[in-house]
Amino acid sequence: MDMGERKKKILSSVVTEYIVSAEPVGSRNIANKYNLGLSSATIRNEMADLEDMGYLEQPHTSAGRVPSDKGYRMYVNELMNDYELSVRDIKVIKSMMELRLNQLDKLITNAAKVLSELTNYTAVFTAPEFKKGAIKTIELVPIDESSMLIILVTNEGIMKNKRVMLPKSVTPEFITKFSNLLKEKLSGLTIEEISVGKIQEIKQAMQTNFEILFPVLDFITDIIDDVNKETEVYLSGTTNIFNYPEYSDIGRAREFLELLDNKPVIKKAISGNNERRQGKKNAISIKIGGENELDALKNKSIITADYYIGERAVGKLGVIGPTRMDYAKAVKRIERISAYMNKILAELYQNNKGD
Amino acid sequence: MDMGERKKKILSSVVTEYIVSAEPVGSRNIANKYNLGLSSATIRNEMADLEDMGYLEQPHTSAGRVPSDKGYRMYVNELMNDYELSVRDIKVIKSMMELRLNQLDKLITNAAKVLSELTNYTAVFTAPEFKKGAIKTIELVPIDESSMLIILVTNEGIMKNKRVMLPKSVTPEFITKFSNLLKEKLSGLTIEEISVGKIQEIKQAMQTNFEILFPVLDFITDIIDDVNKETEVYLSGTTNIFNYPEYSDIGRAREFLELLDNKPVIKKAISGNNERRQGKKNAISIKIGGENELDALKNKSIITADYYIGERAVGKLGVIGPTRMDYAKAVKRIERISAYMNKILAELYQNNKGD
DNA sequence: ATTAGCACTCAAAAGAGGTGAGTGCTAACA
DNA sequence: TGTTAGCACTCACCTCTTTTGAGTGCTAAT
Repeated sequence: MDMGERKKKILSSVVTEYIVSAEPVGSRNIANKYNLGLSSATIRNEMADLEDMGYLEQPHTSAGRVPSDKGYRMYVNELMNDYELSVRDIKVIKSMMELRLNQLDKLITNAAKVLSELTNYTAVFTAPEFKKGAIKTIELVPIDESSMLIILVTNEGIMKNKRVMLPKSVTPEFITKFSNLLKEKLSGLTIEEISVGKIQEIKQAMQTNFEILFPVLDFITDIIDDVNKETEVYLSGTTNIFNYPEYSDIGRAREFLELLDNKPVIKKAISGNNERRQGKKNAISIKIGGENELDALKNKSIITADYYIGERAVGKLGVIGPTRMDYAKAVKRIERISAYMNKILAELYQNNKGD
Repeated sequence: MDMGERKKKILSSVVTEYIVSAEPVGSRNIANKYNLGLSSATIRNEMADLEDMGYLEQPHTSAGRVPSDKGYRMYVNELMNDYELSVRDIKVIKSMMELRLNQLDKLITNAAKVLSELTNYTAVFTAPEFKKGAIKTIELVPIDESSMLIILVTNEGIMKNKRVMLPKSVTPEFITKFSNLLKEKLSGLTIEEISVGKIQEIKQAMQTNFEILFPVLDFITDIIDDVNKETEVYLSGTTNIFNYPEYSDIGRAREFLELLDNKPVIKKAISGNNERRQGKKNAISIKIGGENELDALKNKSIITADYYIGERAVGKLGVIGPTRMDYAKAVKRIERISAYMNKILAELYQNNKGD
């Protein structure tokens, strides 16, 4: 059995209807609301075919039909219409741009808030992946007798810093000297590229106070392990799920919220790719229900996009919601917000590029 | 009618029973489980008295009784026994100490996690209130052509930093000069004490490039407004509420989780005091149901303690949960964890004290 | 003053129709 | 041959009723 134009139209109607109603869709309903020029009986027959083909499912015999993951996939790939952003959407996203937040975490927090408010789903953002950026500057600043601040800046202009305790008391002069040594030895490398050999080399070059290397190494390890760092994942609108009937069951709501609490898992869940325009810039990845690896996500969909600093995709943003998601709207909003993110980040950091 | 020993025993039994069962407590139940040497009929009479006096409430005529806020208050003030921390409690808390986290946010995140896991309630921590600490050092470090890092350290050793964009390009030498000027003018003041006059004074002392003052002022404003900063409140165990039958209703669960999402409100909610040992160090504050100002908290209880750096109470930690809370256990665990926090913070920062 | 006993209350669980949206199938029709 | 009207059938869900049982208040006896 093949998928004629008519079946496509009916499938599209069922998905569209189900996305707004959240109720199994019946043939009569489609016949009345969508002017397909067909009687309910014909639609009934076609829907039976669509069920056989795996695009629709029936919760029980006397209920209407619900799209399957395969049905949503077909809808997303071939059937859905482009959504035109509303004036309000455009305005809200634009005003986010105008806040001119020049702190990365604030920028992300704010963008996530905007995305979750516009879509009514849970927005997920990852912070720029720091470890793949080449080191431009490394700076050590004494804070007090027992601690100093390590500051790292990449070529892309992203900065990270951490206060570390000094293993023993050293003079500010020594710290400056050490700082210069690090800068000389590590500039141009990415964090990931720093090898044991490199560390040995630095150690050789130092005459004394090797201990001061340990907190620096700790910091580097910290950055490499950032998958496990809670601060690397930003969520907004976690309670939005309560707006959807699929989560009116307390068990499901709990499951979802506990999932969201587990940042490393979330990070993993959104880092895979499933792109329509594979590899291209501004590609959107959509994972529907069972297409997700994780069991807890088998009944959820995730839409993500990359955001860029220069040519490098440094982080992800997107939404998590029920498979019954308004894919068309969500995609457009994510596209627009990621475009703005790129623009803002370019303005903030681009001037550092390539030097 | 006054509150005899017998009434107290019965009230205590009802509260104890209700804390574990979450079901309205009947007279027969008490007569059987608690060896008070009284028949259910007698207990029934006493419970009727306790209801008249406002310590107990009846959901409906044919149900058992439930403690009122006043009942819990009496229990907390006079009736409850000291809970002895279990070996596991002590071990878990101790192992938290042994992690030697020397980054404040990590320390707090971890302590919150421990508290929420031990109590099974939602743990709330506030970051140390920075604006009341006297400035010890202020440092400006150039990051790249268009930005610099402002680093502030208080007498207590707490540090904050922020990357700010330079309004116009300035030389590193100028930044150093400006840095020294700020240090000279602002040392010893608390953030709150920095006045417009002071700013004018700094401006007078500068010959050029006044614009560089603006990002510094932004930073200071940021710190003063920290009530509104999401990062200043740490939560852990937000999904713990799903363990309690009072939140098996989706509406209530939602209400609670939306409340927790609103950090400024949470901060306000825990910052009031209601202490048993007013003003004394290590005092525990307990707010039961209606004793809370906020409507959303009228059916919840909050237990908090202060934590200290030196002599100053810099932040709060505690739990939020249903009024049917195991007060005795929660109090002990909070006490122990705050004691550890104090110890760790003393070791980390105390050496800065007073210089 | 305490308690056994009993009538009474009422939420919650269990059962019993009834309703209606929706289906699949058949036979008639264009 | 594809489409549709018609009809019997299914089944979740709603409502109404009944049953159950934990718990109470009151009274009379100890």
